[in-house]
Amino acid sequence: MARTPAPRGARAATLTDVARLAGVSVATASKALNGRNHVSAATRQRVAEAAAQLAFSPNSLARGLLAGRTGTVGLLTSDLVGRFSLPILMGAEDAFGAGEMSVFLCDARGDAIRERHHVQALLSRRVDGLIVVGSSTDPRPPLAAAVDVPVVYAYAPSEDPEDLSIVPDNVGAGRMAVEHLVACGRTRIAHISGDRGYSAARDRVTGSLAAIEEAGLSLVGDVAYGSWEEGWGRAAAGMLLDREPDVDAVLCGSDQVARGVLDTLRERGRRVPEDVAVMGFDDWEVMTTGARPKLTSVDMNLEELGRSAARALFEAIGAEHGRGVRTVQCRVVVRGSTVAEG
Amino acid sequence: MARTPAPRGARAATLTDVARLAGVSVATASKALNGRNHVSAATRQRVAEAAAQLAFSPNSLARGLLAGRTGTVGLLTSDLVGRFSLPILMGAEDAFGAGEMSVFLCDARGDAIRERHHVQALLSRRVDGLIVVGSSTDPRPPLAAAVDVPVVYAYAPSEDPEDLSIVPDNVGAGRMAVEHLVACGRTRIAHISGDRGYSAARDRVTGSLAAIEEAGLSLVGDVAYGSWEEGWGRAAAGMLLDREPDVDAVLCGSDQVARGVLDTLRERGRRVPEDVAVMGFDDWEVMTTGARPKLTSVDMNLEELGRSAARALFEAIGAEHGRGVRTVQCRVVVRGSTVAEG
DNA sequence: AAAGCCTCCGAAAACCTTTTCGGAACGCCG
DNA sequence: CGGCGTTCCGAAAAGGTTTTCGGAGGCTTT
Repeated sequence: MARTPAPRGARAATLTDVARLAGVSVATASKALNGRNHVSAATRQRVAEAAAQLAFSPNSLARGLLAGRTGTVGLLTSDLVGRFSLPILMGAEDAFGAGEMSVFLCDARGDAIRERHHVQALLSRRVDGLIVVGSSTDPRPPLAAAVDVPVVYAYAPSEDPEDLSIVPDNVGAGRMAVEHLVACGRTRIAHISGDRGYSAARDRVTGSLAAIEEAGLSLVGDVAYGSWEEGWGRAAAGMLLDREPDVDAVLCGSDQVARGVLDTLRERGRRVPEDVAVMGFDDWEVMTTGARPKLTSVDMNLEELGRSAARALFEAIGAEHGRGVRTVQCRVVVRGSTVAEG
Repeated sequence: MARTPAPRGARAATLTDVARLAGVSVATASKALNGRNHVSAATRQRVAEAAAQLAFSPNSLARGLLAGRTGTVGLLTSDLVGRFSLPILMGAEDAFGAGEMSVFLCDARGDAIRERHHVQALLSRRVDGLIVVGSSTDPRPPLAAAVDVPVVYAYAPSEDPEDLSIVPDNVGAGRMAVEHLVACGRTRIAHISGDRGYSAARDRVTGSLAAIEEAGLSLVGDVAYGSWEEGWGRAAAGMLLDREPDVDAVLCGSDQVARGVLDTLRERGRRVPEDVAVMGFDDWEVMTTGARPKLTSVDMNLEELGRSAARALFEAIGAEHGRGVRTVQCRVVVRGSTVAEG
């Protein structure tokens, strides 16, 4: 029963070795270890002991070669550096890892050539499916190569509506943010957004404007587009206070922008949340908890998005492929910047 | 020459198909595609065309089964959420991806059971090697299972000195930080560190104290240990200014702590860098560039650490295994918090 | 006692590629 | 014209596992 630790360089034990040690054929050994019928309990026991003794671990390559399925998937991301791929990747890894799937990770660095190269490599390894994670929510061209396995696009949808894409609900996020501010009793809401070039920024604006209208309010000032950085938040907040001194809530395009806005409000002597409520998007922990007061933010549930993508891919493997764009709900995480901390 | 896009569900073309189309045997087709000798130019051409027409992609499983090497490695991390695994993972992915290696990503979530399970799965897939990425620089127990492939520990060294570990040079980082401050003409340097429970914090202190002594100076006040958060930086800076008002440089245990210190300095009316220089560690982009002024920090070169780990593993595959702990140099990235911006 | 059924096990094929080795065709030299 | 070297190609084995199918033996039934 003692497992002999395989010495470095020693060939790993094969099923043949196990069968020989147990005094049976490889066929019987296979059936015994896989819980198949037509094996007596005694034999099964002997085989199990032999396998344990040899620290036998079945060769997945041989198994995959035979079965036509490898139990592997490719996770193709465009920028690992980015904050958004990571939680998605975690969720996917989580959903797969719980089962019997292993994940190949590839980073294309935003380069189409490299992406094609990686896809080729993954197909050559006979992955059962692919998840393509984008770096922004803007649609991306579908994979160039002819792929004969299911593909799910996550975060960035595919430009081809026939593909299956899973994306965060930025419009809903904008809506939920405003609804929270309204629920807090705010009526003079301004919106300092992020980089207009990103659909994430525009979609959040769309949702928030709709919710403001539905609440019978109107936006204070115009939507201020800029960048995603703290510096923009600081500058935009300064201009906002100059023009609209009676603002009582600022919705910010991202947590970083919100950090900048908080800085300026503090310097101008506005109390948060008493005088002005502030909200961000993304719920980036280091931004929200480091802020004074802690920042209320809309969490895009990216990890759940990754899990959804993994589940969708799982279903598509073997069964028929889903189509179209699906969105994942987001949620408001309330902290001290909108509701005074008890 | 036109590649027929493989329809969904269609069996991928095999070498046999290519050989049949080209009118040769599989052996010849294999040799032709792999650039082996003993194939005429005309035949090679015919085979190449047949392969292109069928969009043939050799089955890596079959190849790996035969060769005994799969061209895959396992990347085992303990917490993907953490900021430190990611750049390492990127570096490794980078170094491998350039070659013919593919990377299996596994996140053990800090759970030993899950880790063992993942190691088993990876071994069953016959990876050629493993990189184990820790979540802190504190030593970690070596892999439990008997592993017959090379293993390289990255970031967190293995407790077993016989293993090969690659870690950041935190002592050197502390030293370099102080040397930079001294070079900037600072003489009254304080150190607000991070969580004392982490060897990263203690090592940085060790290095900085040594450098201060070498410069003929002495530390202003005591080393202040606390946490890694902004709030700690704010609080500690307040106490520091109360007790040591003539301090002219604050070395901080992390960029987050430094952000907090900067906030307090600003509120107390100290100018940075004119009155007080501030430095952090880790060079976390969102922390350094969002700060006012931008934060000088020591970059631990984690991506390079990942690349080193990948290279070391690559060398260990096939050749003899290295041993012991190797460190990766860090570097100071100078920004406005220590040198006034032009 | 013969026939039939059930239980268990083993031989062999299949998956796909690479490599080795033997064989065939051809040109050249004696 | 025979022998030999060169060049090219194909048959076959190997790698490890799973599945199918046939067969052997034991037990029950008539």
